[in-house]
Amino acid sequence: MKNLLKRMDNVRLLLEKEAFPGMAVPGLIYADHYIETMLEQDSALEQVAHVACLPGIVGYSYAMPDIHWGYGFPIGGVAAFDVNEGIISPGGVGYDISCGVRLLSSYIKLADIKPVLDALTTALFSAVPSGVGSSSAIRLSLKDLDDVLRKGARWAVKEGMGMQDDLDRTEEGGCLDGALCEFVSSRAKERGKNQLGTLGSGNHFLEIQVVDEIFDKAAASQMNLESGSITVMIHCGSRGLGHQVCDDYLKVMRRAMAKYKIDVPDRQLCCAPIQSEEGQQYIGSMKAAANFAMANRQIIGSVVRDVFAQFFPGKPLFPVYDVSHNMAHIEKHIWEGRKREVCVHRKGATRAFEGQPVLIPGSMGTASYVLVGTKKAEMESFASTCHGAGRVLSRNEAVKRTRGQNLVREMADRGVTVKADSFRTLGEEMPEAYKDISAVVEVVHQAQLSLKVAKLKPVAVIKG
DNA sequence: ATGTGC
Repeated sequence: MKNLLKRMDNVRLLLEKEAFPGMAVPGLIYADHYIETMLEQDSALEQVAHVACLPGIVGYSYAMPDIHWGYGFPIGGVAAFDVNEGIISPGGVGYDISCGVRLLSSYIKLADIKPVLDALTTALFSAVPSGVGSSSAIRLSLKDLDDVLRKGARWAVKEGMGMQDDLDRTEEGGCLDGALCEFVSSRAKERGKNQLGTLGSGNHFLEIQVVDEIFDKAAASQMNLESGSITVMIHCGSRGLGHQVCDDYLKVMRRAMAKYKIDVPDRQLCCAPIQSEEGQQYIGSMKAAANFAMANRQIIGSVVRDVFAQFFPGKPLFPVYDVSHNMAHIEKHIWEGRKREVCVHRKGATRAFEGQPVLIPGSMGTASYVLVGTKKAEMESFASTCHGAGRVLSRNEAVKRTRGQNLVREMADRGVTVKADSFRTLGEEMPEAYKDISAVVEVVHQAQLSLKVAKLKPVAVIKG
């Protein structure tokens, strides 16, 4: 399929409709020549073509430069579906519903943090539970959990964990209206009940960083970012609760496919019409899981603040922004001069409305970026941009290659303190398992889907 | 991603 790509310019490739039978729209892949060489054999591109076959798709089946193979839809994929004729698909959101990033900033300087770095990192590691299956000290009744699912980060602030400014600097104010907790299974609730305030595992992390480079002074100052100052990045999602919601609704959608006579090229793309009862129940449950994820990041941010306050009294941590990388939203867009209401699936992709902060976490030991959304993204990609470096090695392949390596020491040699819950996860997350994040960011910057504001370098990282 | 796996 790779030789069916037509280069449009330095950062855009077109996958024409002729590439795969049934494509209703072409594919649009954001890639320069380096990213093009990184496109996996074919599997992720095939997934771009498959998504283009789904009912009601508008515009293109998009792939951001961090694209790699995922469940049904590629990770780094974006697709908008007409609200009346289109579908909603759990595979287009991903297993970790509303996995995302929260960034806090400070006026603490790198030199001030160096003498206490080990103690601070250890304190953060013990204050924020991490790892697969980790649980927190926050024990909720099912009634309280329903409140979290309805109110999101607002619930945490109401309980004394954070402030109004945090909500003002969170996507959707930290709470999605229309969450339907009555359609979230009791199994999902049971799994999530004791996991609020936990980091999880995989690519999730809690990182102390320093602002290494500023590209846009005005935007950086609006976001409370200044060169040489410390930031804290929190990357996590909806834990077992979101995972179970995805699992539950994949089953629901498989049944709905027969009921609504929807035909798709891959079973993993199972979906239902947006306006169907199954579609509406998934959307309500997905929103509930997203509220859980936003509450989770709000709580972790609050715990991080408490720990920092012990080391740096009187030097607060300010909210920069909190944004999701795995979500579907009903949004109004103008496409080919026509007002359209669409359901935009962003799976491993970030919303990028004009002026909105975009947070791009790097892989372990590498830089992260802050960008800002653009009018161009609103016009061209349903206000979407990339979400990270994107894998080039599978988890298994990465672990194989780390045999005999001491990743903690290698990170220390790079000047990054690492504390981890699991050696296996460290191997999966080795830097070589990912593309060069700077190259990914350069593509979306050149395509003007979002513009570079600041580069953040890791100082200490906590991995689940 | 995940009370990790056919």
